[in-house]
Amino acid sequence: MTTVPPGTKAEPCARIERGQGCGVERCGLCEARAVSICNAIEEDQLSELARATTVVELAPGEVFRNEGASPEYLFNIISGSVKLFKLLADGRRAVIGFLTVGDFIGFGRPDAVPCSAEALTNVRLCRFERGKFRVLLETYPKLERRLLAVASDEVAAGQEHMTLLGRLTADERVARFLLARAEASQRLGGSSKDLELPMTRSDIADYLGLTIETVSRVFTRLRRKELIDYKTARSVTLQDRPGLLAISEGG
Amino acid sequence: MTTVPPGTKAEPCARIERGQGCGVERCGLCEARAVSICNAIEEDQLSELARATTVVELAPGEVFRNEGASPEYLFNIISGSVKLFKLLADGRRAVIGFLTVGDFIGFGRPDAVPCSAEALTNVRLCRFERGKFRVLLETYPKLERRLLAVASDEVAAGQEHMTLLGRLTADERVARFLLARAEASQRLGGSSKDLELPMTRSDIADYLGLTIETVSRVFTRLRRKELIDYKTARSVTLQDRPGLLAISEGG
DNA sequence: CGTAAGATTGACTCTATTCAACCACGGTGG
DNA sequence: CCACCGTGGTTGAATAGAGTCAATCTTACG
Repeated sequence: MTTVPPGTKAEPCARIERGQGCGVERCGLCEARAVSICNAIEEDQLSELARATTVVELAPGEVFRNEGASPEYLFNIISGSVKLFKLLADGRRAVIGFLTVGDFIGFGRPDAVPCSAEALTNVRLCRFERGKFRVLLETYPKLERRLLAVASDEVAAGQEHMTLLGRLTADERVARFLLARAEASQRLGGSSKDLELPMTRSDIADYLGLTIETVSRVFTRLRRKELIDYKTARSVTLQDRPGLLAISEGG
Repeated sequence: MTTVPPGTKAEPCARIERGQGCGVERCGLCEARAVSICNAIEEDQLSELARATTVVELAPGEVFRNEGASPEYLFNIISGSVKLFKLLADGRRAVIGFLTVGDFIGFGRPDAVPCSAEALTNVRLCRFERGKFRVLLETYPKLERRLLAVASDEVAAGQEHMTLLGRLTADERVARFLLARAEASQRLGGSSKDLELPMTRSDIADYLGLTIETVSRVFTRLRRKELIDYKTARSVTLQDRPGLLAISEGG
């Protein structure tokens, strides 16, 4: 089991910021607009949206949201990848999910952030101050509706993951993980065969409820069976999708 | 591992129904009103709410919502207990959660119900037809805001449970389960020491990602250590809360 | 009272973990 | 340029925690 020595990676946060003054066009030109909740807001009201946001840039490893803290900010990911995680008192870690372009960070109880967030790659975030975000929600019912739909989706995704953690074998978990990655990649216009994994084996292990060693062993087993292939650990090719699917379903 | 033979318990559903005609007062007198999302709707508009709902009564074991089906109805629990679960192709089961008075059933993707729902006890449900519910949401922004808060909470609770499933030992899981039950009982005005468990050991096992045998062994171990006590399997007394808490945290 | 479903307990097995060694790669600095 | 180091990844051997199989007990109920 990977354990994290207490007091690691609590880096300051928020290296570079671009002010709000970039004009009305910023949100209209946003690379993430097509896939983010912001597209619930009409073109002609984007200036108001832009005024409520700040763009933040992060380097890999930066933690920008801390479990237990008061939720001052909400975020939309403009580019890059992020992981959400929880730490136990003794250092055990659970990775809750991996997020990318268009994903929203901000659900949870109103009093405390449910899990920490860390940049896996260089990341650009669109940051909302909580109060301003609330005003936006009240002003744009469409945005609220959209957000409810996203939260509702997330509930379902969470239930799916609980099933994986509670009832699947290591092989099944890894196979599902790879297939889910492929789907996510495809959804963003990427390849559904060649995957770039922005996370380490340790992240994957903590996400799947396994150890690094087990994840590694399953990867090599899948490679030996020629279901996948890879030269570096981070870029994997899915060679036999049906085979992976079979394994993911307990074949 | 408990496995479910395919085609079990797919009982018809919805035994008794009370029509919509019970008048304006029904929602005002509802036992669950204080703790359900309906309290986002003002007193003087309850008649409209009542017109959108049907009360349904179920016996233990009845499945009233099926994973994968189209979500025709949404529910609020008026009384009784319900479990949500998912089945794998080979019969493995994951119990996603246990719900009671005031809880809302209806999150998920718009196209398919994320998990099945079964009555654990006699249950009274308040049923919303999907279309009518949507109209309600559009009519009462407060209701929508409330629902977003509930969904957001549920996301956080799900993350908590993922951590349990991914990273806790059997003892920790059971201890946490009992403490969570105690809290839930207290929240509804019940005892936080004497618990009535509406679910079987098998349900608990599928909820905690364990087997019946392991759950049973942990229960007896906790009893031998005098952290809990019980005469029947279904009614447990928490004798040493701090002790349980210590175990739940890896003590 | 007899039956069936649920719960407990024991003996054994096995999957995934732990512990440990080793390898590969990328960046740094002499 | 290359040696060095650290991080991340792989692999092997031994271990343990939970699972499986099976027998027995308990309880609820017709």
